[in-house]
Amino acid sequence: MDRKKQVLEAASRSFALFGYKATTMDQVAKIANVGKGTIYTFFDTKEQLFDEIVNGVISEMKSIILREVDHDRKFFDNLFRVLDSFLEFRSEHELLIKLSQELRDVGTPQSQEAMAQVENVILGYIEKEIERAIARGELRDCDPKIVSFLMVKMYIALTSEWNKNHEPLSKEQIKEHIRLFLENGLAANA
Amino acid sequence: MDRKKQVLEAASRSFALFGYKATTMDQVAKIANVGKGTIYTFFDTKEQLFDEIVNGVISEMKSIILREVDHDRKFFDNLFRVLDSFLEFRSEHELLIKLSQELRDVGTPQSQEAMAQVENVILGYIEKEIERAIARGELRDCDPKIVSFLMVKMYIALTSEWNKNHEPLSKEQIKEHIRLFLENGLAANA
DNA sequence: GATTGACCGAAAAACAATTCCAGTCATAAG
DNA sequence: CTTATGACTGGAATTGTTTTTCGGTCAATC
Repeated sequence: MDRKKQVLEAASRSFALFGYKATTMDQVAKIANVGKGTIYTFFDTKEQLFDEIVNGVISEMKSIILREVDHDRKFFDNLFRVLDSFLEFRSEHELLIKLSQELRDVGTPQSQEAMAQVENVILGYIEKEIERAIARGELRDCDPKIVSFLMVKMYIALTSEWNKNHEPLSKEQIKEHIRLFLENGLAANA
Repeated sequence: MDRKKQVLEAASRSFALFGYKATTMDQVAKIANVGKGTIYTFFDTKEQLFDEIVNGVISEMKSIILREVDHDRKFFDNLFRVLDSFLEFRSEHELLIKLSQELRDVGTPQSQEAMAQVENVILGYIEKEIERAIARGELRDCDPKIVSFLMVKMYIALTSEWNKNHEPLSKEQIKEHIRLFLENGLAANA
């Protein structure tokens, strides 16, 4: 039985369920059915264990992007395909949702760090794709840094900030509004 | 000498400079050159005094909107005209900037309340204007609630969130990007 | 050699002592 | 008599102290 895997599994669940601060190493050991010392044969510190898990999530996201993005297709085609996959896979977002909540409520530095890392990875990908799309004449000439920043902010606004005062939006509504702002623009006409 | 005006003036400056929590009534009294008791002849509580000032700011904003919006003009015309005035008048935003900072750092409920009030007023105006513009066929058919929400989020993202990790954007950059997302859309073409 | 859980110390939570400040009111000034 | 004042009060916030919690170690066990 792969003990390391057991530990990772247990820690993953615990972090996603209780956040960084509220997960104790004793708890992880118990869930994983291992002595606490065993954890420390695989991971030097709680923080390293956490990083490993966060990196796992980031890798999953990267692989989604890699899988869905095809440079022979249109920029918006790729964008909405990735968006779809992200909106679909709540499971791996579970951790991120908990962390952003923890960040709001307690301001745990580790959760802040983790969120920033994830955001930067996504931001980097979008930026590159925007550059490529501009070069290919698919997008207007614009500042990729600012535009990718705005795209991520829009995504966050629609998927989580909106929910603070309203009923959550459906995946279709989210996609439609991103399309409205990014692709078409608000102005009527053609 | 109008004592009430003196108090409002002093409190205004103090709230804008130190935030809600860090202004004391003794301080306000001192700045206003009044005894502390005098303040309580005009205002029942510190919170009421604060509300009065916040309402003043909201009124100023409303009057800017009233002054700049002309329903004979195009929606975007009016939008950018108001935007211009808002970006220009940092002074009255001073208080709001301080309050959002206080909200971030300490989470003072009064500053949260104030920010929410301001946001709702703006949101309401934009929503109405969007409805009108849709009815006139100037804008695509869309959900005014969601779209006004996104517009405000975009404004906040560009004017304050961006500054956390980057050099502040110029007024022109901010307007250009709002135009890019709202009016034109990102897609190249014509 | 691998695994464990009792153990350690540092860091956080809980609690107590102290300071601070919104709001009052007896007194003073006009 | 009316209006203004600032010393005073009590409860809330802050600071200082004790207790508990938990990340990490390591001698004992398998």
